Amino acid sequence: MAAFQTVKGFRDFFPEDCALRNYIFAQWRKTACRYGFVEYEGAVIEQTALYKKKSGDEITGQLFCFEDKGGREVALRPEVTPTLARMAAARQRDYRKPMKWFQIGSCFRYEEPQRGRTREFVQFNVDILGEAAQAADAELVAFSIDVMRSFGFGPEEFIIRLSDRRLWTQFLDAEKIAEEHRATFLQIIDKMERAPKEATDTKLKAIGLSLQQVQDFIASVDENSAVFAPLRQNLTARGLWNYVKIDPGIVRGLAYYTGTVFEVFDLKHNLRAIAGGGRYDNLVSLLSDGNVDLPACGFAMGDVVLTELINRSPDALENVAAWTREALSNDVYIVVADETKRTEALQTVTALRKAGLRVDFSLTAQKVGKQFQAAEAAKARFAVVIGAEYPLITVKNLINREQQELQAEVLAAKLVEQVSQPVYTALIA
RNA sequence: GUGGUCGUAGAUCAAUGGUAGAUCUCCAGAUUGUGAUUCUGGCUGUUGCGGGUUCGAGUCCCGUCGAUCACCCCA
Repeated sequence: MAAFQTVKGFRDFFPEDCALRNYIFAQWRKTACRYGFVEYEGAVIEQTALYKKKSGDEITGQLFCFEDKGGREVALRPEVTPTLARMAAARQRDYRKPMKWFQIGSCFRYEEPQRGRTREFVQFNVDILGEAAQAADAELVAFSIDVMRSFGFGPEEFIIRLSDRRLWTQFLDAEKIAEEHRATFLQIIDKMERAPKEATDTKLKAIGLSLQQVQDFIASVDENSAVFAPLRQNLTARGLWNYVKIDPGIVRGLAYYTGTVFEVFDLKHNLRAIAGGGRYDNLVSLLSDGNVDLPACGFAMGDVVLTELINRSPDALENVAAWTREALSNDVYIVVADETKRTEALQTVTALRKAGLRVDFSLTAQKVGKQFQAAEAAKARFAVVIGAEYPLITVKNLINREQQELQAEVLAAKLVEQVSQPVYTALIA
C-alpha cells in the first residue's frame, strides 16, 4: 500500500478512466461546435469576493478558499458562471451578440463526498449572452437534449424538466408575499420533492402560505400555460418537445435565475440531476456593479453524474468501448528481429511516425516472441518486422494474421493506405 | 460540519484473539524470427497510518487518513 493516498474528494484518472473522460469531453465539444458555440477558458482561481457577491457570505463554507502569499483572499472556482460573467462584462463589446460560449473545466467544492459528488469535478458550461428572446432558452434546451443523445441516451433514459421562475413570481405577487420571504420560498419549493409534506407545510405557513395553495397552483400549470408558448413552439418545430415535461417544482436552488429553468433527469436510476440551467438576466449587471447589462442564459453538466449514468447504460458503454479501443491502440508495432538492424528500425519508426501513423516499439532488445506479445498488448494493427533481410520488410496484419513482404521505400505509403481501411474489412470478406 | 458501514499482495477477496492465504494480474522459463492455450518457477504485505488492551491483535478499544451511504448543502 502506498504511503500517500489521493486527497479526500479528489480523483486520479488512470489511462482507462482517462479514455472515458476524453470520450465525454469529445462528445461535449462535438455537439457544442455543431451548435455554433465557441470554446473559452477562464481562470481557475478568483477573488473570494466574487462568489460572496453572487451567493452571500455563507458560500465560503463550501469553497476551497485561502489567503495567498500576497495576502489576497482567493478561492478555487466552485462553478464557472461568475468567471464567465466577469469576462463578459470586461470585453462584451468585442463580440457580436449573441455570444455562444462554452467551457470544459475543473471546479472545486469543499463538501462531503458521496454518490455523484466529489470535491473536484469537471463542469461543461454552455451559455448564450446578449440575447433576451426565449429562442435562446430553446436553443439551450435543444442543445442539452442533443448532448444526451450524443451519448446514446433516448427518450426512455432521460427527460427535461422545465419550469419558469416567473410563474412563481406571479404566484407570490398574487398572494402578496413580501420580498424578504421569496428566496426562502424558492428553497422550500426546491426541496419539496424530497421533504415530508408536513415539514413543507409548516415552513410555508411560516411565511403566510400553505401546502394546499402551492399544490393547487402547481396543478394549474401545464404545457398550455402562456409562459411556455415560445419554447413549446420552438422545440416542437425541432421535433424535441416530446423530451420536455413541465414541472413547476424545478426552481434551481439559488436566487439568480429570472426566467426559464430546466434540469436534465435520468428516468431509470434516480440519480441526482445530470445537468441544469436557465436564464439569469441580472447576473452580469450584479457582478459588474451595474456597468454592463447583458441578458444571459446557460446550463451546466457535470462529469460525475454523467459518468455514473453511462456506466449503468449498456448502449452508452458500447460507444465508450469503441472509443477506448481506438484511443488506446496503435497502428504499427515495429519488431526488431535482428538487433544489428536497430538503426534501420529507428529510421523506420521515424519515417512511419512522420507519415502520421501511431507507432510503438521495444526500447530495448527483446526476443521476437516478446515483441509480438508487446504488439498485441499495444493493440497494434500491424507488426513490422525489421531483420537481416532489410530493406525487405515483413508486415503482418495482427487482426487476420496475414503477412506480406514490402520494400522499405514503399512501406510508409502502403501502411498509410491499409490503416485508412476499416479494421474488419478483411474478416468480413 | 454530523452519523452508519468499510480499509488485508498490483486487483478481487479469505483467515474462531493463536504460523497472513487463495485466485487473477504481473515477471521469468519451457519457446534464440511470430501473438493464443498449457505447463513450471517467481515477486509484491510493517494487514491504510498512529496509539492502547492482551502472554499473543488482521481480528477488541481510541485517534487519524481514506472509501462508501445518508443528513446538511447542491451554485
